[in-house]
Amino acid sequence: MARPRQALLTRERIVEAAAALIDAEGIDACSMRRLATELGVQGPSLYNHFATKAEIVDAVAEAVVAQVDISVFRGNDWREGLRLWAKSYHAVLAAHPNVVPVLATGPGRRPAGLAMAEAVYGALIEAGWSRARATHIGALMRYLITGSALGSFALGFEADPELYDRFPHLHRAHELAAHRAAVDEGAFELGLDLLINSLSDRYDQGVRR
Amino acid sequence: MARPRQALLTRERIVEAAAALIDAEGIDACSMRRLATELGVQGPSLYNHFATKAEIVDAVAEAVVAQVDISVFRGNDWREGLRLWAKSYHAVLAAHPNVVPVLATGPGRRPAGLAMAEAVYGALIEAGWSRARATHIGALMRYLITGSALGSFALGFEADPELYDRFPHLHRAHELAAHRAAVDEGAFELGLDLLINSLSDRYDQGVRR
DNA sequence: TGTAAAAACTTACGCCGCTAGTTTAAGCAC
DNA sequence: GTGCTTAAACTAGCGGCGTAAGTTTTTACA
Repeated sequence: MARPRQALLTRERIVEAAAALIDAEGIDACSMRRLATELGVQGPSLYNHFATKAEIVDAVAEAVVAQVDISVFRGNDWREGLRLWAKSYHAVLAAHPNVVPVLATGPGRRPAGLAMAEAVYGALIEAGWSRARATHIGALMRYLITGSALGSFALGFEADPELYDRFPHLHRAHELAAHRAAVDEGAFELGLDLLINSLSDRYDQGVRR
Repeated sequence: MARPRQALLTRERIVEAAAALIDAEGIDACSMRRLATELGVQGPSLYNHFATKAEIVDAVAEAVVAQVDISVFRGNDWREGLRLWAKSYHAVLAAHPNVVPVLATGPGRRPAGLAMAEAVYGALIEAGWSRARATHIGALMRYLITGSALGSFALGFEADPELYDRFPHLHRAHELAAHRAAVDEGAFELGLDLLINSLSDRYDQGVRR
């Protein structure tokens, strides 16, 4: 086939298909040839629209980050803004777990990532936190959010009970896998509460750097 | 070459070389053929000692985790134990950043990972925390430690200042890259302080579940 | 001493990301 | 309308990947 009368591909269609494929089968399944097949096209045709595979994956990550609600910083106290943003971010990552490893390696230099950093950092600065502390708090929230989304803590324990003979406290660890979501959710909520409450205490005591 | 009089490879030598290669050039550089070359051997020979590449990488991860000091839970208050363990874990990951993505996806079902889980969970249980809370606290610490080791928050911002025109609060963000280590360290320390102090407060108030 | 296992080898399969060059259609200048 | 440039698909192929299969030689043990 030569150039078709109507273009078969667009950047949007490619990113959509890539996102769907990654969500459904993970990042390893998203090869150029496979993705192209999914789009009814031959592999190298994708290079007419993206220079590298990394660019496609980046665009998928960008689309995910763009779903996070950063409007919550407007009209809310910094505490409430931070809490609502973190919950939104957490929910978005929970909905796209296979994309998390991509996001975890950097805030991204694309618009949505920068807009998010601006919103978080700006809210903290305007609340009166020092620049250094605002940076730390932003980084810290990211650790909690991506950390909890990345490796399900519970899932690491296999269902083989005899494995835990040498570890008396872990003798019921294999049951964790069944409650995976609840455990991860509980740990995230606990972390969010602890961090925001103790930051709030410091703030109220006037310690803002 | 057929079977040599003296075996060229051992599992230890392979894991050592793999760890060195991953530390030096990252996980992508550690292909079977490249690793074999590094050991003066042909690629498939490695399969006489490990069934898959994943097993080799797992063994490297195991060796890294084994460096974490879990003896600190003995003879220390749970708070101090948690703090010292977290610092040791953090230091080990900081020394092997290229291994972190492997660790981040699960606590590992290998002995060192299990022993670590046992030590952390056991210390919390023996201090009187409920099973559910002990699990949450352990997961939470993991989020902080691996999260801070994974993506340097600071490094994500590129050195191109004009990129930040639209984001007034980020106009100095590109300077972060230079202080990367300090920023990540500061955020980690802040998180550790906040989490342990507020857990300690709850504990002292009798809230242990 | 004969045999089985171990540990290296070579060859090869089917993937991968990506490059190069080809073909045809679309869009625009004259 | 004709002709040129660009766009968007194609096919062919490169070097690298993880790994399977089968070969050769050495070692260890019955």
